[in-house]
Amino acid sequence: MDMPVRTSEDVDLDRLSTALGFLMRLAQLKIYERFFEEVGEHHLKPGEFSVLWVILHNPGIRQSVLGQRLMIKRAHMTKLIRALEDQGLVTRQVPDDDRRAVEITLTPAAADKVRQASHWFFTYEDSVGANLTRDERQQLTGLLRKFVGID
Amino acid sequence: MDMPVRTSEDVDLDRLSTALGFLMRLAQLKIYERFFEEVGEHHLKPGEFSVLWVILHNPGIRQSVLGQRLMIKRAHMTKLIRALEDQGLVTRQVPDDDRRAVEITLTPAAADKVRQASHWFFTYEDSVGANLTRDERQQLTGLLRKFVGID
DNA sequence: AAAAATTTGTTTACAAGGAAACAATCTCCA
DNA sequence: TGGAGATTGTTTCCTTGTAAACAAATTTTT
Repeated sequence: MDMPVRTSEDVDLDRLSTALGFLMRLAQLKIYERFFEEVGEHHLKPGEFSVLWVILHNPGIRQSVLGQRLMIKRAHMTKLIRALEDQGLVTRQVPDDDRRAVEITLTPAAADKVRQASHWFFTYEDSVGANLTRDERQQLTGLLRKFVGID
Repeated sequence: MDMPVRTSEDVDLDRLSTALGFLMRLAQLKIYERFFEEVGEHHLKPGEFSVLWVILHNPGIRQSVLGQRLMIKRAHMTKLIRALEDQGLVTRQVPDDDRRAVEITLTPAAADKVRQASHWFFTYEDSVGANLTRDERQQLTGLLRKFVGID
């Protein structure tokens, strides 16, 4: 990896230590870092997985809708989908009722792959926040769901 | 901006909708998006600001320590510090007791600038999570602090 | 004290992601 | 009906951040 070992904890963050945006960024970085440590490169990356997972559960979803829900910009989505297409994981289809749009579907091979990947993906997700109590983890999940406006 | 307007909420996320890592990523993206909408480009970016803020409160802090606390990798820190140096905002000094290290200090001009910037920065930070109740926001902050291991 | 291993910062090459401009299509309304 | 304006996806260029290899300095081992 990269980070050194000698940890000096005596850094004064002042007001930053209670700033919600700052804490969220740190939390996210921590989650990603541990993800790559534990799950490694052998599998799908988190971004790729979430895209494929959502396509699996919403066959024929349009790029724009996918991007809105996962907060992926259109320019970036184009690249992601092309990469997945090049790997033979998704199929693009222009619908008749709106020939600007593109509908995405998983190939059968990809569906299998995603279901397999979901095993270790959600195993990891379940391990996130293990330094919190069961109740705290539950609370945090609920608060984040409200924060981002899911349900 | 970029995101389209027509929002289709009927996307099935299945288990993803309770996955902590996924929710955290979404939350972070939402915060960043709103940051750039509201605060705009006229001021410091959040990453730059946090670096300068921490240097202000820890004069002579070493790059490595700064990086550990803000979870910025060394390769990236080098670039950030050089950019700040080029803007005349920080000073680099190699200490006698360890000539590999670099100690960073703000220039007087930068100290002023950071104190000014802190006004709108923390105003924004205070507005994060406005769709939560006061108690929920408090809870979320506390849980995130425990999650990332601050205090 | 000398060799081996570690730490720190840097460089280089690359991946992830965003902004702006664009073409094609669709919608709305005068 | 026929523009005017909006939406969708794409392309190009740019910013942010990472990985790997490296040099210099320090620490550890023997």
